[in-house]
Amino acid sequence: MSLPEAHVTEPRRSASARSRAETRRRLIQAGTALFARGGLHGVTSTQIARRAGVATGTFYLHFRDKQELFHAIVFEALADLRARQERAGAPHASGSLAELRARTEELLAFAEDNRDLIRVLFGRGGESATVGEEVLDEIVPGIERALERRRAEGVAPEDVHPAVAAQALAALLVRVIAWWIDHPEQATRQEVVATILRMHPSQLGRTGRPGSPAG
Amino acid sequence: MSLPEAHVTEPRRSASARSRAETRRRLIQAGTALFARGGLHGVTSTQIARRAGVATGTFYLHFRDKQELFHAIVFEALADLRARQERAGAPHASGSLAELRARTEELLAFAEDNRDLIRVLFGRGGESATVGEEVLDEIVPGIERALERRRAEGVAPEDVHPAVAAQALAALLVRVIAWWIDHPEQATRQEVVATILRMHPSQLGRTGRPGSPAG
Amino acid sequence: MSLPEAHVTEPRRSASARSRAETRRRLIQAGTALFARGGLHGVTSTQIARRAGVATGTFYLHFRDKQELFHAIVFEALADLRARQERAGAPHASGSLAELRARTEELLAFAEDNRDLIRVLFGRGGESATVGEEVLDEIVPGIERALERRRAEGVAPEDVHPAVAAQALAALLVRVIAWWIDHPEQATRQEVVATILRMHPSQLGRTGRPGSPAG
Amino acid sequence: MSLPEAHVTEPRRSASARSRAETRRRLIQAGTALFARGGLHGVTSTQIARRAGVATGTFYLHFRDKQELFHAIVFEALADLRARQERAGAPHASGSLAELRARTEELLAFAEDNRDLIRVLFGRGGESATVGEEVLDEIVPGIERALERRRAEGVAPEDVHPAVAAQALAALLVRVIAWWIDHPEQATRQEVVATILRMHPSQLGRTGRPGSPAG
DNA sequence: AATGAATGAGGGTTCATTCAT
DNA sequence: TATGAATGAACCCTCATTCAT
Repeated sequence: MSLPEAHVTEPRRSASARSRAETRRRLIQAGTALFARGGLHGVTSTQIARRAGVATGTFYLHFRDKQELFHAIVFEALADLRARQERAGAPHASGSLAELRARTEELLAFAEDNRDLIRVLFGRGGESATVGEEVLDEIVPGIERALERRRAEGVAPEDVHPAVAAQALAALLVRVIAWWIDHPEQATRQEVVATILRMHPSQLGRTGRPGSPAG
Repeated sequence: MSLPEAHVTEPRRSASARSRAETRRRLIQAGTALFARGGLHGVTSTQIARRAGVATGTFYLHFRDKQELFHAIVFEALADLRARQERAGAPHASGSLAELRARTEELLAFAEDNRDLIRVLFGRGGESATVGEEVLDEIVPGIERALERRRAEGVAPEDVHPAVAAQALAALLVRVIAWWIDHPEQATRQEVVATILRMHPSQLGRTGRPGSPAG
Repeated sequence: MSLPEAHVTEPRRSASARSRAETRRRLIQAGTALFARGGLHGVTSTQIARRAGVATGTFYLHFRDKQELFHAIVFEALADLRARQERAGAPHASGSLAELRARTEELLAFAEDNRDLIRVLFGRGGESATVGEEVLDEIVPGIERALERRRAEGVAPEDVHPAVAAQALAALLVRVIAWWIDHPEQATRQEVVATILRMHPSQLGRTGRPGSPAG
Repeated sequence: MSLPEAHVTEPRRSASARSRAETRRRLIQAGTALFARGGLHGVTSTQIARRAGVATGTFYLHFRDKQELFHAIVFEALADLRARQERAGAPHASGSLAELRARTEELLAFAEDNRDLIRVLFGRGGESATVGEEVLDEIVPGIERALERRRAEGVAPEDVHPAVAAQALAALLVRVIAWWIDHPEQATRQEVVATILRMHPSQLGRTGRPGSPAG
């Protein structure tokens, strides 16, 4: 429903809105890059603003404080990650090894596309602090329910406790990815994928090599 | 340092050294408790000193700065952990499942004996920062070499990459323990142990239940 | 009675529908309401603009700065007060007790009609600052000259110093009114009027009750 | 029970306590002088610290914030004023005109001894804000009770409402004093005293000149 | 060895005011 | 005239660390 007055003011609004959104985007980008190096406490709001090309005060026009920028960085990236995971898994049968492999590979691709972000959250010297935990809290329940389903289907072993395994898997993925991003020479992408799939709780019952194309 | 004078002053030192060691112990204890709640940046040296029952200046007679206290807390605990792991594994055949189980159970026991410490390093709101990473760097190489041996022996699957799996295992252990310490009602000790053993890279080749006595 | 921070923000009309005078009026109204709560330093120009239903920049199209708005609020009200005092005293003989009573009652009525304004100038937490002083400087000389006349006429006692009494009277009126506006249950209007008349410097020579109709 | 060690540490404690008290005293003095010119909002904590000859941080070692210093200035002075009023009234019969005169003269003397303080609280450009009000709240109830007694004794007229008159008197005193401190040439001390006594609610019933020795 | 008052650089945050649209 | 995003100087306050006692 477009009101006449909305029609009149829209060009102006959308113009300033575009500018506002652009400034916000730059602050997020600057924050990601700087947090990756210095962590939440190692970076000042003034540094972030300067890198974004705006004045210090502008920072607070867009975020209540540093913590909120941190939060925004993380959860906007998480939404992106989820969308990409969804797309990656879509072509495959739900719960299949093929789907799992596709999602794992997509996860590595995402990490490569967002190195700074990964470092912010889980990397060296990073102080993911509360936010890192919030991310795990966002991720873990989904994993846990999936594992419960797999176990009910008899695919996953009975003695793998879903809640425990969910914590384990989340931490495992996060750490392996953060490590590999910084040490890509230590293992090929295939090796990383294969090892993750091997250790994946839903695959523990399998005897064959999940890494094989026929898996 | 001139040894002769050390020799002369030693009797006097041992008297005051006892008191000095006691003060240091109390600072470490106070630091552990407070860091567990507020992280490295959420606690001031004055707070630590007050909780230890000493003056602010005394803090700096024992530690160069807060970071050093943090470091001391971690590495003294780590030394203790290593000793306990050693003792736990000693009665069993090297590389055996029995040894692995004993060490895992001892790890849980250690965590229960050092809840605050676990929280400092890996828990909610903790900002393990650089030190947490140092701990992993201390732990991971040992795990990696063990996994290499196991793979060479043909026990672990070939497609499990030792370096990757070492990162995965370290993160898995740390996270599961930190989580379980704060949510003991969500899984029994047995379930935690069983799940860890199941996911343990060195056990991935096994088909049976590693939790069973015959495993 | 003015509600607390209730969002009485007036519905926004299209810019063209608002005259400049109307916008100014709304800014003064919004400023009065907000200054009454937070004082000059406790309110931002953006808050005033928002409450007036205009953009921040619009504020500065009407007032050079916050101080000027404050000034405008006060002196427009003061002009209003003067006009009302003039009207209230007109029917009575100049210098008569009847005139004084009529003016005093009108003063209370004005205060009741402009509670927020009274609070801005003289009320709790108010930081009347320079402007409050300016108001007294406006009021006091008139009082002083009137007292001089009364003393010359032999009505007021000789030992009441006009300049001192003028300061005293101005402060007395301001304070009693500001207090009564916020504590109307503590004294009736009649009691307030009677007490003011009793203490009024021009009445100090009287022996009877100035509160009596025959006074 | 005085322990030996208490004996040892006492000199040290009292030494540092003396230094601490001295610093605090200097901050209060500096704050009084600066607040008198700039009001609460016109002075920075750094300015106060500099004038007191200490570092900025030291300010916050003694006062939580500027407001607290303001509060301390006022209430320590108020305690002093009360003691002096007590002493001034003591030689005279309670409720007598002589006592009232002595107290009034002492009040002027106090104001002359504490010009800056008077300006802080009630003077030009001062933003006594909440604290000024607190002072009145401290003073007014005592005045009110005294007036009630005087009225019950038949000394004060019935139509002078105690609560109203108490507000009036407090404001009157404060304003006359603040004004006279800055304009001593406009009225002699005797004239100020005489006018205050004339307007004093407890003296309104008198017909003679309260200023005369026989009053 | 212990004390604790003092230091002061620096960070987070605010907000009066401007200006391009 | 109105808009509202942007500015950036200025301020409050913290706290790691020092040092005289």
